[in-house]
Amino acid sequence: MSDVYAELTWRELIHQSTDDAGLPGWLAERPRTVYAGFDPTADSLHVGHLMAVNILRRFQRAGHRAIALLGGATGMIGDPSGRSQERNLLGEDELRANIAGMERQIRRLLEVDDSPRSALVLDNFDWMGRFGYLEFLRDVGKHFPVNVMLTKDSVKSRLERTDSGLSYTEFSYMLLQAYDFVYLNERHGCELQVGGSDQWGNITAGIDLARRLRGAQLYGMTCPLLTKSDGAKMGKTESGAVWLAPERTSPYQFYQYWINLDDADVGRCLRFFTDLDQAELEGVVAQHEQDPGQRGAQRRLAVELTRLVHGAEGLAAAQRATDVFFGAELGDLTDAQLTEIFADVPSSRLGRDRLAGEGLAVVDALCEAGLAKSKGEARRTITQGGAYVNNRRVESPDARLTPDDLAGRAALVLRTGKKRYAVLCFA
RNA sequence: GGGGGGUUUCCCGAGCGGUCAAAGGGGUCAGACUGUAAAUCUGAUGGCAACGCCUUCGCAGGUUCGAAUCCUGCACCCCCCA
Repeated sequence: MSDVYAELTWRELIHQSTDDAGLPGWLAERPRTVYAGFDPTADSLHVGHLMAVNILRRFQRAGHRAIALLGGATGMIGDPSGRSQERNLLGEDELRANIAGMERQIRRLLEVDDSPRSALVLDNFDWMGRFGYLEFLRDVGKHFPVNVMLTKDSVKSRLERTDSGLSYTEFSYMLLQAYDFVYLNERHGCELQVGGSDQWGNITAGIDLARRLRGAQLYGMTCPLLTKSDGAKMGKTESGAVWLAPERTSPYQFYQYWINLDDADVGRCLRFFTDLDQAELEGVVAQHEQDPGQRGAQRRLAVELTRLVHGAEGLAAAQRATDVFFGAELGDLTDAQLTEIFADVPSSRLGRDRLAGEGLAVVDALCEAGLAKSKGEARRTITQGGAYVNNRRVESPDARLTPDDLAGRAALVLRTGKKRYAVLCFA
């Protein structure tokens, strides 16, 4: 059993715990069972979830037992923590699909097998779903003083807002999560809950409940929220969250997200997410500071994470695509290569006859491909030197495309700016 | 119910009856620099068959040679007094 507390500390993954002094020894004593919860709000995890999963991984590798709890029940209610507005309730079918998707990913990231130290993936609907309302009020609700509940940040901040209320349903969320902890303790010997710092209130609610209900001493630990140096949430792009599911965020896009990370954030992310040990990590960071132009830290981060999430093959595909996107002029590629590499890029089909004769005006092509909203904009972009065909700059706004411009048998690649691509297929 | 203020382009915001496709800022998009970063600088920023034409200043009418600008009605928002 390795010292997971020390590791979490140097990785700066501990934001707050219920017992800073006692936890290291407590964890060293014997294998413990630790859990983190995930509400099934979508059918895939996103980068924001990676923190908690990653912490479970570290516990597991250090010899402890990890439980990933999917909130089939709590997900029906909606956690007000970190939320400024009341949530929309999800339907049961949607929840089930979401749980299935998230469970598949968690199973890949944690070690789940038949061994006794296997991680567990549980769904709290399995026990919460059977609870009767009266029974719950008597057995659980009785132990929650409302005045204490009202002091929790998640509740307080919502009540202070005049533009959004808080329903009784969401108000009750913390009772459910608190009960989960007690249940997992009873059934699976779980004694430690981890989560993002916004989960503190819910975690301590569980600890309080366990003490009152069973006289048990449980522990809690939170990790910092994943934010960027500019305060924005990490894992968000203009087009939305960065997902782990390749159908939602392709390996290439995933890889690029990390490659593009600000210098200011890359060190933290390496510490948070990768398995590099302290010495190696410091080496990578030092080298990066010496020669930031190499983007060594970003590259390493992107490689490690893409491999973790998408496997060696996903990583290879992402790197192939990157080489082409940021490489020189596109030569002869087969359509199969084009299709694979440009899978992430919007593509349009046009009739082959459009290339015949005079050819197709580049201006029109940019519009068709969605790279320009109007011909005026397309013309402007070209004039300013920002349009490319097969990675070669278009010189004149009157330029036209003919069959000679095809990069493959039937397709060519348009680009505006540094990295907005589109493929045109001429069938 | 009474009184006052407001509604402008992606957002904020200026706008004398003509010279207004509409200042300025933000954003966005290109370019330069660089490192696929940040910062900075430059340019662009309603549409189109483009020295011209068309559409746009809450909505509908009206006055006028001419309306974002004046008048009438309507809608929505804000403030003050009840």
